[in-house]
Amino acid sequence: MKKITIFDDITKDEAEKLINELDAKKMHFNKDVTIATNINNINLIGIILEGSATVVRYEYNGDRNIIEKLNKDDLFGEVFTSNSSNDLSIIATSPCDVLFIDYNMLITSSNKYSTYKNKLVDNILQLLAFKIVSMNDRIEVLTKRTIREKLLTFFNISTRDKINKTFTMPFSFTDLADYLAIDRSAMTREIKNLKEDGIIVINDKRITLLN
Amino acid sequence: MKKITIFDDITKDEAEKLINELDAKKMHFNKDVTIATNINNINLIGIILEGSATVVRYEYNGDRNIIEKLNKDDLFGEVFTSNSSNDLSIIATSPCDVLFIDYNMLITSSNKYSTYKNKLVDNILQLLAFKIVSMNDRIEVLTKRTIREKLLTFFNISTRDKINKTFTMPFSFTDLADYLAIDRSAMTREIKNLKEDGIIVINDKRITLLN
DNA sequence: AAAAAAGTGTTGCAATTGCAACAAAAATGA
DNA sequence: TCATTTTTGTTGCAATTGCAACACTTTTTT
Repeated sequence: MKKITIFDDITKDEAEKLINELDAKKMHFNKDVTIATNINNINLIGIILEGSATVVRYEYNGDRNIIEKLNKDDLFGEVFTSNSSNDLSIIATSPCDVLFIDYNMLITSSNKYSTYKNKLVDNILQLLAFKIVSMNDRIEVLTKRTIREKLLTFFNISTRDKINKTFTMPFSFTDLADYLAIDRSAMTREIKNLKEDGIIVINDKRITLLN
Repeated sequence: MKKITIFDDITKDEAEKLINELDAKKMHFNKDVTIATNINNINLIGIILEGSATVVRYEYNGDRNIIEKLNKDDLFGEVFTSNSSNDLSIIATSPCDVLFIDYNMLITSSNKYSTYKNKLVDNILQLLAFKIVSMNDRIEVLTKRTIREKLLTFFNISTRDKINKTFTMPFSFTDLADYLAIDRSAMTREIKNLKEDGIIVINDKRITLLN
């Protein structure tokens, strides 16, 4: 599987037409400039045409986590981020050319002229985008430095859309430890602490986040 | 962004036609059965039509890491995995219906009848697949339990295609620590150990893996 | 060219985490 | 239903990791 380019197999003319049709925007950023933060348009996909950038998250405690390095032909965007408490910034690490495309303009599913195969590809593209969202969640959990933070982040993500901040564990606690890549007994210990500190309540496999 | 289904906006008839045209295979798996391991066809995308599964990696030391939980409409496959020393298995956690599609059949770029917009969507789909590969690499590093293993995994991935097992650090050591989500001074200490143990050699920003 | 900022290497000490081992509870399956 | 396997909870102890502080080097800025 060789890496391709966004405009592979598309002529320069066609690319220009596409940029017009999709109302895409090409932008330039100098080194160390912030390309985007999570305040930006939620529907844009960014593509690094030239240069490089870094996606970073600043934690409340001052820790900085580098989420990913972006290079030529890498994609990024809010589309790939869940609407959690993320505080992500994308910062140019060299002079950058970035193309922003509205995600919705890309998907032709609604277009009655597209073939069913086109629709399938559109659908798979969307499913891939979803996969990336959940992988980002996973990375957010794994980049937490302590067991307590990993647990809390996992619980927060799991109750994200729940009004009563309750969710049912999708697997055993043993599995959870393997999922968080931590020792099970240490995890149990920390869960006990969280209960004693009145931060969570556990009934069987149902976990509720208090506060 | 609402989650869609693989055959959204596609009729049952069209779906059947598609499955034929793409030579896709629908398969059923019972609970606890291994759906796939990394020995399988490298070009297949799997889609969970019904049921659930878990992607796990067994480490040399016996540790087990749960890489991800797969549910209805989730995608998986070798396409999304780099050809490293991964030892991944996908195991059904409930009775599963899975659809396997050959990745190459999906991409119409080579088809002269497809519009340039179709091609763009194909290209973006491929770039997303690449993004998933690199996110998988990232998750592999982060799921390692010790600083030493995180470093070694990162070094291995970075020298994957290098004959002389040498690569140039793409950023500072301070950044590397933030990327691996570990303390910088502890990392420096471990890098010193790796040097003393004759496992790596560092010249400025060039790191060579010995053995 | 000088000053300021950022990165690197080091260390003692404290805190967290992992490991091992075991008992009890729950789930599985024959 | 009973036996076996898996999961859960617990704990002491050892090992690893994080923290804080500092000196020194390198890079960046003025």
